[in-house]
Amino acid sequence: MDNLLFLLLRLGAHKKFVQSTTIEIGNLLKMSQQNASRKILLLEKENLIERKNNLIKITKKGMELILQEYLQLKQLIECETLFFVGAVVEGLGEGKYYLSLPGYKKAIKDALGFEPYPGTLNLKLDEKEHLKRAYLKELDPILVKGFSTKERTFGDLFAYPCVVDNLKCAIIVPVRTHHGTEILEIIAPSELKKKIGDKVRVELDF
Amino acid sequence: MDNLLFLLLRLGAHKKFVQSTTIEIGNLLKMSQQNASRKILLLEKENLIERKNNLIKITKKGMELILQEYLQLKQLIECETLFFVGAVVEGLGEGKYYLSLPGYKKAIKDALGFEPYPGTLNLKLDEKEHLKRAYLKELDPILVKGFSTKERTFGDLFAYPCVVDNLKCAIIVPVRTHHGTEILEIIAPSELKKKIGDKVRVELDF
DNA sequence: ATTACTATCATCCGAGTAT
DNA sequence: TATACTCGGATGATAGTAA
Repeated sequence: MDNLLFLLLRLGAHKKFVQSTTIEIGNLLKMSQQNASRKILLLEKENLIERKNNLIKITKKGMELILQEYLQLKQLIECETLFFVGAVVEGLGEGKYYLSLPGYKKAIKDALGFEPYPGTLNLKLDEKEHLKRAYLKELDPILVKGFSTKERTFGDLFAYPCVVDNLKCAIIVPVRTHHGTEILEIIAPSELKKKIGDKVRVELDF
Repeated sequence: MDNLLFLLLRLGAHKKFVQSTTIEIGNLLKMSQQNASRKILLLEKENLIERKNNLIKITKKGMELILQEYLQLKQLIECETLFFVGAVVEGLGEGKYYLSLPGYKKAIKDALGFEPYPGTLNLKLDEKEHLKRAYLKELDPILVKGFSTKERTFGDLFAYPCVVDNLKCAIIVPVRTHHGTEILEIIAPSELKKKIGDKVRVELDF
């Protein structure tokens, strides 16, 4: 938004005519008196402010402009953080196996900054949450590099940082996954299962 | 606010890297491709946005800038007082030590009008509140003068008056602090910990 | 295709000053 | 005192074009 209009708002010029000299305004906006004067004239010409013996007030049109920007910001910023709610389910121990491999351990540490507890939390999403899962694709994943041994190749993983029980964790999805499952796999810096109930809320962290 | 930064916000660049060419951005902002390119470079140089193979994302610093403006607007337009929500955490007893020193006791009494209870309330901000913290910098702090003993020097403090549990308290930040922590230290005229739960709402008072 | 450099033109800003 | 004019220099935007 225009700096001067914003300043006038802070001076309360949306509620009443305020008194301020062009020198003061110039100082507040770090510009010369002359330029402040010029900018005031410009806003006045656009009917965004009105003046009455050197008192200034923001007009209805000016407030509409401000409100318009404010409401856009509000929508963009206050939108609820994305979260999933689901129930803890028993996995097949696969997660435990993968996370015990030094290759993944190191790759996760490098990518996410924490050493994963050897065991994933498997979360079965509530019915209502299924559609939300698609939203993961909209986010930027962090790439956890895979690795190879003589026997086989372990593929790359996508990691989506999230918060569970106030712990910074991550949702893990193999890059080469074919079916969007309703089960989310979560890795954490420490054991989660014992500390939380069987209904878990996962806040996405971006 | 800067038009380009606002546009990027609308494109969702606060959540993820977004793809947009300089021609598109130029069209949206009604300026030439060349100028759009130039403005992007400027924002990048200020660390307000980051780029990765022509994808653009708003940085933490950029979001703080946006939040700062948004919170000011919110407060002015909705007349809502600014507040932080967080959880009480145990400190290291440092606060207790400092507040037991007659030098700080007197300086706080002089600056804020109350004798502090010897012990700070340490508040860990909720995840969603982290960015809000930047807003403290926008407020006018009250200066609590430091002092010296033979052994060492105790530095100045910034105090931000606030209200917790209907008590006039203050958020304390050492002037020479290097890292914006997500923990707020609060001093109060009387013991707070026992009276409140572990979720606390701190209303800024200005 | 894209980004971004250079040169030129336009707009903005500050100093001096009239009112 | 105050606001706001003119004018020269600084900053910003566009067109052409290289990479």
